[in-house]
Amino acid sequence: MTPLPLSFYQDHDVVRLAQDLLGKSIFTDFPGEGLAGGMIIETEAYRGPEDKACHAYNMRRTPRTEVMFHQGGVAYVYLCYGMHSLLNVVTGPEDTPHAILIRALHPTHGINLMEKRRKGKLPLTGGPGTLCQALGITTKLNGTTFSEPPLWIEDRNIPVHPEQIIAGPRIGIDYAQEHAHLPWRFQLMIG
DNA sequence: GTATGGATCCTT
DNA sequence: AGGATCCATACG
Repeated sequence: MTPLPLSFYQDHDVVRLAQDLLGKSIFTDFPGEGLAGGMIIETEAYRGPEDKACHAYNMRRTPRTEVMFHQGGVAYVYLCYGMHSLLNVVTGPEDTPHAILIRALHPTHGINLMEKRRKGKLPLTGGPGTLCQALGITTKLNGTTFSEPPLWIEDRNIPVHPEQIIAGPRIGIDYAQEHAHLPWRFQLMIG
């Protein structure tokens, strides 16, 4: 277990970091449950104060968005549509509320455990709510660091070439007006 | 206190 | 194409 250093998350450019997270691996390991994880293959960047799609747009600071104002390297987990936990990576220095939504993984570890959590449904780790269910991530993990169990991100030295990255508009944010079609969703094409 | 709607998923 | 399902937020 060699988590990414916290310095990785301090970059001011959340759009670049959303691409840098592609190919990295995310894991959970809860006591008595076991290791589960996979490679990040889809992300979306949410650029804090300037981004109408971001919960922290215009520096909106509420009990929910508070975690995004922390220094980068912690998890922002919130409940969407009343039933799905969604996982974000908070980035940037303190008081810069940037976050990256993790939208899909390529499963690699603990597949049996993830299938059990998913009750056999497919896809196993495709979609932001689905992957949280597979990894056992709930809002209880809001604010926890990505640098140690039960939740962490590793660089397993998977090479990622720029031509493997597809950019497109973010999903489910029609309300964000002129920011709704920014190409801040990134997918990693894998063989 | 009440109303509103959502960074989704699943089935039809 | 629509229902599930409930919290956070905004308003009065």
